[in-house]
Amino acid sequence: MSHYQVVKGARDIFPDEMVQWKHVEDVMHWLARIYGFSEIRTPVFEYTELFQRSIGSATDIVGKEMFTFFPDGSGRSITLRPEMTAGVMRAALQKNLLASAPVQKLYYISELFRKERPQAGRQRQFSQFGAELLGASSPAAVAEVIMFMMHVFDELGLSGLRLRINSLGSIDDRRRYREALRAYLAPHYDRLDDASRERFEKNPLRILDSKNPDMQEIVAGAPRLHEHLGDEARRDFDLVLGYLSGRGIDYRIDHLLVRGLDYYSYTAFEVTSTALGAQDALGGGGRYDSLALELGSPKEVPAAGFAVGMERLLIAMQKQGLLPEAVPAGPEVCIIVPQQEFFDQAFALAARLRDEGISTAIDLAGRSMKAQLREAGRMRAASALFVGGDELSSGMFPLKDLDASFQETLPLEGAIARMRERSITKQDQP
RNA sequence: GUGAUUGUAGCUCAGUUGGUUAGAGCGCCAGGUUGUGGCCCUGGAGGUCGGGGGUUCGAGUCCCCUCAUUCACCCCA
Repeated sequence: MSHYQVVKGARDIFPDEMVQWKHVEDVMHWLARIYGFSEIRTPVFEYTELFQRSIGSATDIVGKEMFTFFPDGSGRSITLRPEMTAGVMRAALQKNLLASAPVQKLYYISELFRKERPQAGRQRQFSQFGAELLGASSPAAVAEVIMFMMHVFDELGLSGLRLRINSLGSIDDRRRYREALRAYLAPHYDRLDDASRERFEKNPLRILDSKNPDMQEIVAGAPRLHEHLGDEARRDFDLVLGYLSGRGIDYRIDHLLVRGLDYYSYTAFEVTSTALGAQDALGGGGRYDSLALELGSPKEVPAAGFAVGMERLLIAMQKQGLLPEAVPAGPEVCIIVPQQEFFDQAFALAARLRDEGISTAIDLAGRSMKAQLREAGRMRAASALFVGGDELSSGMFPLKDLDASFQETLPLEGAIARMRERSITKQDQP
C-alpha cells in the first residue's frame, strides 16, 4: 500500500462502479435530447468574484466552503467552482449566446468542490447533473425544467421522492416580506441562535428553513411568505403548479422552503429522497432572473434551472436496488496461447481481429493456459480462440463458447463470422 | 468549525484477564489435469496490527498524542 491516500472528501470511481455511472449518465443524455437541452462544459475554476457576486457573500458556500487560491503573483483570486449556474451564466453572457438564439437550454454533468466535513452523501468533490434554461422563465419554462428533472428520476426508477416547492416572489415581494419578518423576529432576537442572528441582518429568510427546533418554534408564528406575494407572483406560481399537476407530478407546497443561494426568485424547489440519510436532498433549483444583472449584464436574463447530486442519486438507487450489476463489459473473444513461443503470431492475430471490429483480449503476462482461461471467464469473454502451433500451421482454430462450453474448430474467417453472430445475438438480449 | 465512531491481509472480520513464529473465510497465484475456465482437492504469496511515544520482563491488547475513517450537527447536491 502506498503512503498516499485520496484527498479527504474525494473518491475514486473504479471500472466496476463506472458501469453504474454510465447507466445513469446515458439516461440523462438521452432525456436531455428528448427535452432539447444541449450539453455544456465550463472550466472547473472561475475568478472568485463570480461566485461572490452570484451565490451571495453571506451564504455558507461563499463564506466558508470555497477552495480559493492565488495561482501566481498576480493576486487575482481563483476558486474551484462550488456550483455550476454562475459559470454557465458567465459563459453564456461572455459569448453573448442569447443574441444568436433568444432561448438557450443547456445541461451538464460536472464536478464541483466544497470544503465541508465529509459524511454520508456529502463530499468535497462531487458531481451534479443540472440544466439551465436561459432566456425564458415563464411558468411553462419553469415547469419544463422541473419536468425534465422528474422525468430523469422516473426513468431511473426512483421511488420515495418528495418534491417541495415554494414561491419566493419578486424582488419587491421579498423585500417587503424581509421587513415584515424582521419586525416579527425582532422581539425574539435574544432567543435566536448565533447563525440566525447573523442572518437577521443579512438574509432573514434563511432563518425560515433552520432545522434548529427552537428556531422552528419561533418561525411557526412568523408571517407567511405567500401572504406577501404580489398578484403577479401568485398568478405565476399557480400556473407553474397547474403545469405540474397536468403532468401528474406530485408536489407539496412548502412555505418555509427558501434555499441557500441568493439569486433565486419566484419559484424554488427541492427534491428529497427517503432512501438517503441526513443529507437527503437529491436535487433542487429555481428561477433566477436577476443573476445576469448581478454579473454585469446590461439587461435581465430570465432563467431557471436545477441541479441533481450524482453521488446521492447513485446512493439512493443503490439502496433501492436500481443499479445494474457492477461488471464491466467483457471482450467478445479471448485469445488463448497454449505455448508462449507462438505468442507473437497470436498477438498479430489479435490485432487482425481488432481491425475486424471484434473486441479482443490476449494475455500479456505470459501466464499458463489455465490462467488464461480463468481470466477469460472472469472478464466474461463470450468466446475463447485457441492459437497454438497446430492451429497456425493448419489454419484451423478451436473456438469455444464460454457460456455454453461448446467448441468447434473453424478456419479464421469462419471463426470471425461466428463471433459476429454471437455478439449480435447477445446485444439483442435485454 | 463542533461532537461521537472505527482503524488487524486486497475484501469482510476473529484475536481469551497483556504472554512464544498474529489467524479464518473470500479473493489472488501455482499445482492436481505435460493444450481447455467455472466445481472440487492440495499448496503458496500477501500484515510497519494506521503512525509516534509511554507503562511493562513482555503490548494487536493498557495510557497519551497524532493521522485517517465513518456518522451526525451546521449547511447543502
